[in-house]
Amino acid sequence: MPKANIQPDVISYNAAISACEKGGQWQHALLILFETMPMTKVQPDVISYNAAISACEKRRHWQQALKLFEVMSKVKVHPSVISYSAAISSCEKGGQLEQALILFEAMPKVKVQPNIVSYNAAISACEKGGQWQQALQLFEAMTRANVQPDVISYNAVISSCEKGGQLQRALKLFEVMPKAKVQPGVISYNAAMSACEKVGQWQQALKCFQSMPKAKVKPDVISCNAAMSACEKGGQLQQALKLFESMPKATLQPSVVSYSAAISACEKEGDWQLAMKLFVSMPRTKIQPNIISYNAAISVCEKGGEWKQALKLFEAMPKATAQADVISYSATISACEKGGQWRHALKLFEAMPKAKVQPNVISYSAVISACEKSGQWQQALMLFKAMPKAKVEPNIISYTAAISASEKGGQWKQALKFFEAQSSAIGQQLYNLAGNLHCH
DNA sequence: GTAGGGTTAG
Repeated sequence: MPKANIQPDVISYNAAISACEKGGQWQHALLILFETMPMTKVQPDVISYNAAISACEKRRHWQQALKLFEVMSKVKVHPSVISYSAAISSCEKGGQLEQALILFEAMPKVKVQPNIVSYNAAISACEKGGQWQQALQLFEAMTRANVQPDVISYNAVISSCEKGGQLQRALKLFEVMPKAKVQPGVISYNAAMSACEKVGQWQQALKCFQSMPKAKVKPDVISCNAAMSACEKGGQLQQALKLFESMPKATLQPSVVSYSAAISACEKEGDWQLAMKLFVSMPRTKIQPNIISYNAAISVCEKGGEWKQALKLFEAMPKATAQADVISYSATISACEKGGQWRHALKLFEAMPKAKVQPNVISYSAVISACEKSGQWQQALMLFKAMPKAKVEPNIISYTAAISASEKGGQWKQALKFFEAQSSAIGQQLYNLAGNLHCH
């Protein structure tokens, strides 16, 4: 048969749109839907629209996805449960919780029953929007609607609780999974480890990691990173390093996060040399250090008393396209402070506004201490007095430095005033802390 | 030929 006689039908066009979706060509998907198909007089059906919505969703064009959803309703191609789920998912990815819930709640009105994917997409939208109660409500509603939660539902609701600080709730959900006949996956384990760590149960986190093989769940890079982090919190530094070294044997390529975790473990152990060795070995394994790796390395230099090296690292950050943040500045200022380099410390501190980095209490305490220690008591007091204007609440370190600076300058009244202010401020801070602890 | 999740490091 001659080729020209074969006209593509709606199925071929849908396959083409789907191919665009898989290849990330969302604009081309729209072109087929709105140009090619009308030209050849082939009517797009619900699958054509769904595939196009999905193409926009994958590339995170939530407005475009919603527009498609509206268009299909207008041209009387009735949205199916898949259209709704894809649209909700687009909103979720675009951080549009309200819109996602509007779509979800509209479903029963048009007699489209939400299925497990619709529920999961809505729960994820709540998670991203920081609404853990809402997420939990949806999770409970699905059981009532006879839609049995699967591993994705559990992971999403566990994550929501975790983000909302509901750590015990998150752990309880994880523990209940086997009873609900839902096999926890690697993501469930990783999320559970994270919750354990956040409540200070690092042993529990490690136990969780060690129980993975028995549950036939293969740990991934993130599981190892989480386990390393748990070891570090528990002071099990050798164990953390052992984990790091065992990764290649498990055919897991350590990521930039693994390196940062290992560097930080070395830092806590006091092994500056090994920490720096790890840092400089990163490019060899084709891993570009990021801002967190740099900050960890600067912190190592600070602890090791290497202020010159800290400055050098700080100055190398722009070339590595790592924008210095408040932690980079504070760590470098602290390194200079320890090295008695008040001019460097002050210069760094003064460069912060230009770099659009807001100094925090750590930056202030470090620079005030640097000036005070070098006998620059007037400078130290000036900086301390600037804190309220910058809306930074002084902590005990800044107060101590300010009191010392006052004493050095013979400003006894000033010193006494600061001392009294410190007592009440720190008292208030302790009171708040106690209140927080009580809540938990 | 169409829809879904996430965890880790300073």
